[in-house]
Amino acid sequence: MSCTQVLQSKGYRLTPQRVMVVDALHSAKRHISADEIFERMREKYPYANISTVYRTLELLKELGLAAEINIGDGIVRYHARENSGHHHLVCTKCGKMFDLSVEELVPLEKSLARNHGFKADMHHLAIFGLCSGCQR
Amino acid sequence: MSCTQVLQSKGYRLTPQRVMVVDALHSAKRHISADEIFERMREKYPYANISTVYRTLELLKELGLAAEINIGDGIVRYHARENSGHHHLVCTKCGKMFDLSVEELVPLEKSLARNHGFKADMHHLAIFGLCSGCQR
DNA sequence: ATTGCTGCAAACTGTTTGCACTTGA
DNA sequence: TCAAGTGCAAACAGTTTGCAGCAAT
Repeated sequence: MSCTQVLQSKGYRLTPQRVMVVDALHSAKRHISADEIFERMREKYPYANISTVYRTLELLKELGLAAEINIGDGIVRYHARENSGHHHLVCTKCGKMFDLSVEELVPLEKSLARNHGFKADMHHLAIFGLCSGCQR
Repeated sequence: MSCTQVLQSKGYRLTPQRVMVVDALHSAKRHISADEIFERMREKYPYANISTVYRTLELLKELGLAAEINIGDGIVRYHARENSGHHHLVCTKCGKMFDLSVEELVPLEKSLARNHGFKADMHHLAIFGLCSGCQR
């Protein structure tokens, strides 16, 4: 079931604005900020307002359709949750982000459960460090 | 060498304000927000200003004496870096934070280096999920 | 005596909110 | 039709900045 279908099936109205936010979110290869979504939206519909973007993102988060990642640069970014089977390696020097598969975190997840009884929800993880290029 | 000694040895002035920020940072059991530091500072010195807190934290970060962690609740928290040999498990239900030792992350660190050539700097890590109490 | 640091006030950024109008179902 | 959703403007919180005066070295 697509993102927009979920909205509709739960009784939320499928407004053009919401569709545009969902589209922007999905068309973004990786993560995208509220402002970037807003920009894309305005290209199609100049009267768009950023508060609508925030309200829609809030809704999508509640429904589990979107997730946010915060790498601490003051910009919260969002991504669609279906293809959220990855995490981020953030280079503190060049700022580049790399994907990290979920599988690679399974051992850690298990050890957290075993040692702490903690059920980790690995959906927002960002690990900081130096990428191979910046290590020289 | 203590935090204040490092400041002095690098030619930075050891002002009472800076000492108070450093003290607050060290006296905090775990992580502390700029605002909390400011509050503690004002108890001793009511004329303190929060911009000084931010400027001092910025300096301490640059010198590697402090690190910030951002769990995405809109509040950036800081901690002294010497005793930063731990990470955080953040319960998304009750909000409690638990410490996680560095050792537990060594396997992951190694696999990131091996598979991605990424030199992870595990100083700011926060892992979200449900604590044992909230899993029922 | 310098010049780095502070306090103040004002600006700035990202986000949220109240309200009247609009529109999807 | 009519509640849900939008646009607008204003409020908000956390943070940053320019500048004049102060104080650590």
